[in-house]
Amino acid sequence: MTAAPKRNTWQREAVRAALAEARGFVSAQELHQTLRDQGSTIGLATVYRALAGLAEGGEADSLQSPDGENRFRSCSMQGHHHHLVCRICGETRELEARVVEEWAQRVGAEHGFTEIDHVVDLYGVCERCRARAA
Amino acid sequence: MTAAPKRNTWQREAVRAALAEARGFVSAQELHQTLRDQGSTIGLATVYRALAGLAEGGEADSLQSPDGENRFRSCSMQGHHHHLVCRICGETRELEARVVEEWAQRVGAEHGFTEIDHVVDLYGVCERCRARAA
DNA sequence: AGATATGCTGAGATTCGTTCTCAACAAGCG
DNA sequence: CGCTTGTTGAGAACGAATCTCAGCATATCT
Repeated sequence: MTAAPKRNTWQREAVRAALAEARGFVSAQELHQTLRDQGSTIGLATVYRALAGLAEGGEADSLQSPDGENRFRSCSMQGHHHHLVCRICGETRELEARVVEEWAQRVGAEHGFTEIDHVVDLYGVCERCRARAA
Repeated sequence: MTAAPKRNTWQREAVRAALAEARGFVSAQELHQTLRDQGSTIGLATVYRALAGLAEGGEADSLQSPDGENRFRSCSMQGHHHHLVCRICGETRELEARVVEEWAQRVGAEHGFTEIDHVVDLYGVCERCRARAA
């Protein structure tokens, strides 16, 4: 078997834990800073590696913030899904979107495109933040 | 009115023209290189500024490539729309997506979110590239 | 438990895209 | 034509992400 030989290190666990605690999406740098603030001596490179690994393994979702940062979120829902993110507090909901999947496939096919992939994310202001800002 | 006093410079026009000629999405750097190759002495910073201006004015659409680059495209369709991009050659189609708009609003509302904005982009392989790669 | 091989770690350097600085310049206006 | 002021462009500065590589820790073997 070509099973990738992965080791369990406390660093990886720390990243996983910190990610799980975060409410919404966090950047690698924020996560690194958080961990350092908690007294960890973890390195930035390691946080990047751990996040990349988690993302690849489906344990985390990644998306890019408008200013070019990669942001990550601990991701419970299995398989393909989308997000609804509060642009103020970062609160995140995971969404299923059958309608959108179908639409993507159909529109792609109509234009002769294959291997359709898609990026679908919603941004808004959650109830709590709206109340607070009002 | 607080109309921003904008001037018309040949540089801005050059960027607009180069952008219009490009088939799909191009990065600021690519555009800058293209212009330099054509003999222009335009500066990189100016290309960035011009693109930001065009994007803000709705004359260009911007999106981020997976590797963190901002890419731009001359945008003819007025108002809100989405894109179907060939991930090989960059060919781009502009899309309307009433279904998706409605879905976004509905789902957002269901979760108590307001001021829903959304990012929806499709990536695939266009007919030509599929033929070439086959 | 102890020895060992190899994947993992982390500080810092590096790469690369983007933005900033600032002096020189030119568009638009009277 | 001359002035005012936004614009330009070269290079510096910045920031995110990746790479390097020697030291270390984990899983495994004995």
